Amino acid sequence: MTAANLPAQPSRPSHPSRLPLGQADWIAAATEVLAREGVSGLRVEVLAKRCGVTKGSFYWHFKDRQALLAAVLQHWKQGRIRDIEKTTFFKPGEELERINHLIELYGANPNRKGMEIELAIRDWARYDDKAAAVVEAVDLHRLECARKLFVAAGMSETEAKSRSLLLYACAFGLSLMRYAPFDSNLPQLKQRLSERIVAV
Amino acid sequence: MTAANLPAQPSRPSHPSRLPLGQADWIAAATEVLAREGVSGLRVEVLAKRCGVTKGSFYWHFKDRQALLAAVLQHWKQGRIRDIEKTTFFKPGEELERINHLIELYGANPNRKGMEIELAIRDWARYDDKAAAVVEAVDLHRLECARKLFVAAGMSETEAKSRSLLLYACAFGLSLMRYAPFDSNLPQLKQRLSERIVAV
DNA sequence: CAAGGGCCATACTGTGTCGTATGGAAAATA
DNA sequence: TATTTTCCATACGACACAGTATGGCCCTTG
Repeated sequence: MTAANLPAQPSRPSHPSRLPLGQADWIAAATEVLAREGVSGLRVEVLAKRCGVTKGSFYWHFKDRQALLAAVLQHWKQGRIRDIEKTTFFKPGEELERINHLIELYGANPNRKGMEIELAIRDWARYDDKAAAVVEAVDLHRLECARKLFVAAGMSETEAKSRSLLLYACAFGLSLMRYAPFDSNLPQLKQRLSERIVAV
Repeated sequence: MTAANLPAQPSRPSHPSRLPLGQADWIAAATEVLAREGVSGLRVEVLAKRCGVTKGSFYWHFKDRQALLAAVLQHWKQGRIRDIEKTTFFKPGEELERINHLIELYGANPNRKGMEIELAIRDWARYDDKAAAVVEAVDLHRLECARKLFVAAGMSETEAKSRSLLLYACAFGLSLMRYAPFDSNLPQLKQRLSERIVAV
């Protein structure tokens, strides 16, 4: 409970042989485990071993396991909101370009890591109200930002709303499926989906 | 290991006060728990208590916990395949009607239970190869059946493929999101999505 | 140099769970 | 009726994990 706040990373000392951990390190490690094993795999002792320390360290930084989970949720929420605002920022004239970039973002493999976290948290939200609330907030923010993009691109309000929802639903749904053997030309298939979302 | 096979439900005896359980009963109960708590919540002793018996019963019917999980997977797989073939069966002329019925199926609330199981198993598949294989098989079967429907409705092969994938991706994605506060007229929103999937 | 606080290790309690071993009651079979 | 089979209870050992208590090392500050 004496733990410092998040923003002020308390000035690392020089060399305790292995540099000490801050809340941020624990959250980062926890997020990785979350992505690979889900919430149920996020256990204190396992996480501690992964950080090269013991539980003693953990319970100095966090009150209990729930505190870590809450911190992970908050960190993810803020990260996603920052991210979506950066991604959907546009200057007049480049709306369609931003939309296509947004679609590519979720269809590509590079941020497979981000999607794993996303799926783990959404599954978590099925059993936990706090996680559900965070997911709802993130969804709303994303949908609103996408809606503005579509509207700026010249679509009607209702049209923009349905397209936004379709975009994200499709992104998450695809990440949940195993459709690789369904078609031998996946890039073309994805291209078709993109057109279905943005085309008139 | 002395457990009987699945098909031959071994002729229930008359009255052991509380009628004895068969593998099918365990699988059914396990599937319910799976829907509500995920694979990690599927524990032997908890399940036994839920069935009104103790572990002793469980380990008579199943070798171990893994055997139950495997049985749940197989049961789900067969049920889904049977179901999709019934749902996508069509007589000439009623193709579009079947497609719309298929869309409604996943958009409606009635089979919320089925969707919960679906999501739990898909999350399970992210950490387990056997579950992933089952999901892949089910996905392939569904996509193929839907593709045939779209083709029969007069679409090209590539068009039918992309629409099929879009349909299921959208269905699962929506079930993963919390978009209720995004629009005050949800039925209209869903209607728009449906049109985006089937409309020319 | 002494005192205090930041960061962590160790040891311990308690609980939940898997799997096994074994015994027992009721039904089926002989 | 005697015996086997079916189905389940009880008891046990072995871990894994959450959380607490306590002590110790190192760095900082007075």
